[in-house]
Amino acid sequence: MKDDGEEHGESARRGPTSADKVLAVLSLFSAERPVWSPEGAARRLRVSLATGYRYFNTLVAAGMLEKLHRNRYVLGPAIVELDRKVRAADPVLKLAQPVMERLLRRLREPAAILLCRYYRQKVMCIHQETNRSGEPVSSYERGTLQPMFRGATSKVILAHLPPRIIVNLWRDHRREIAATGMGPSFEDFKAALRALRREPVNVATSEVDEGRTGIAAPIFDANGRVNGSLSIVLLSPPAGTRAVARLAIAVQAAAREIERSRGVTSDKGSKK
Amino acid sequence: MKDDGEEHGESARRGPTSADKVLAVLSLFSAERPVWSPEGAARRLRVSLATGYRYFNTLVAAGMLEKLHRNRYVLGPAIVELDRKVRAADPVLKLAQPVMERLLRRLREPAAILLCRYYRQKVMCIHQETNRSGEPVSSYERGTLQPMFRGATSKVILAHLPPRIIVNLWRDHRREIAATGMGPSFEDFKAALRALRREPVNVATSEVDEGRTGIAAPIFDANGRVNGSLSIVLLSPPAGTRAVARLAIAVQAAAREIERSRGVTSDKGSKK
DNA sequence: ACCTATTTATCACATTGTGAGAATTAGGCG
DNA sequence: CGCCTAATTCTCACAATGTGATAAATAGGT
Repeated sequence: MKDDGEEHGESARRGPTSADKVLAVLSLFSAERPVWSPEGAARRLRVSLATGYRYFNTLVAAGMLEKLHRNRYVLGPAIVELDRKVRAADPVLKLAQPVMERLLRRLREPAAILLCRYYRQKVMCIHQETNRSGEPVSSYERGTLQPMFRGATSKVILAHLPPRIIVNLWRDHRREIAATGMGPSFEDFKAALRALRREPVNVATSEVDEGRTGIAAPIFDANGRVNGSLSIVLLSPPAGTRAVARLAIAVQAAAREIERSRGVTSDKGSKK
Repeated sequence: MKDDGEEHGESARRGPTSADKVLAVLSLFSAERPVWSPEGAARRLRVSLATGYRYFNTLVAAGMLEKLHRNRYVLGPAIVELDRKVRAADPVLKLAQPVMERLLRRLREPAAILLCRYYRQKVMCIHQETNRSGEPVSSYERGTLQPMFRGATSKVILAHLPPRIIVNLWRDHRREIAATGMGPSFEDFKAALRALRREPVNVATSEVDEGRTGIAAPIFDANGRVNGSLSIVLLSPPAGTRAVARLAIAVQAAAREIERSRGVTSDKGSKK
């Protein structure tokens, strides 16, 4: 499977490589099931018990897994270390963070600012800033995924995705798309996207967290492709149309600011 | 190499496995060199160019790498997703975070609270809370490593590490230990550790960040082993001995609080 | 539409990953 | 303190697959 839902799986003459299966162990771990044993993983991956132990040992050696107890392994500290490197290397994050802080400081009401991006037919949160430390304003924190068709943050990205990906999304999520009202046919879907594209921001309520309202603007890269989105999430419904309009202008301005400062550290730089 | 500096490498009859080398690609990426090409990695890992491409492809397929451009790959979104799972699954973090927030709220001065743990002969920051959003109080953020012998946060953990690990540390870092004044001999080192252990907290200045003072207390697990440390980092030198004493009591209390609430979600729970 | 650097495919060979089972270790419980 | 069983490693033989060298194809930039 490629980075989006390409390749229906036609000419795959060779099976998954050994390293593929070792890496597949990592994706067994989830919030619901954060602890695995070599035995359980071996059964799940259809390999022998001995191989299960071998996989776990190489992952432990790499720090990607950690032995908690006898038969209990969890995701390891190497992941924490790697994520630090991801943060340090992410140019968009580096540019966006101060902008997000400034935007948040202008808001009086309880709110969160989100920076998100496309990833494998979903949208992932890259960073969240909030002005409420106690109760979380949004559950949509770094590393969390949301479906492509729910929430302002997702939809504003969806609207600007390149046609190739749109086709794949339609192919793989027809049912879900229809359920969210973007029409039963591909033409309806494209029309819905065109409509979304006409608005500079997207506003949606209770699509990610109950009672929360998201106001999202797209962020484009130097080539005019969507890079992600910037959103304001409000704890309580906004006072009125004027309040929403004010916030919509603010997110847009912030998104433009991120785009503007982009040029400096852009990837189009030195080629060799 | 095991999880600390064990195994001098004596009976390793088999070389590194394929998956080992694929995972080794990830550790090439660093803050100084966050972008790699299959060619560069292949040269570095002493494999052919074709194999370099193969490794990169399996890592991209797993989302652990992402193709930025033609010849430029960076660490990928799967790492961000995995780190989210690590955070969600970490019982210590879950217990500590509210305690850290409460502790921070009691402080008037610019400060940060750190939660750290032992990892491969170093100490890694797991979480930081700070009351200064603009300028960072401490550079020691999540995923960052510090040497075992510098900083209050590290030393308070070092003091309580099990003998086996202490021996390995001495074996692998004799030079560095001597440089930090913990004596030229192993006996001196052990004496220094005993002295550290006598104090309930450790205080150190300018050992991690210039001008910052750290005040750290150990956190023990249900079996009495060091699990990590909790630290207050002050932006400016503390007013006087009384101020330090007050803060020392506060971190200790917070550490005890984390230990107390531990019982509920401890790993000693349900066995099968 | 070119042109070159990048990336994939081909293929033959040997390395090594694999499963089954034996041997060992380690932890919990009496 | 030492058993006892589950967990983990070891051994080994075999075939699968990872590998390098080279050719073919692809994709970006000009």
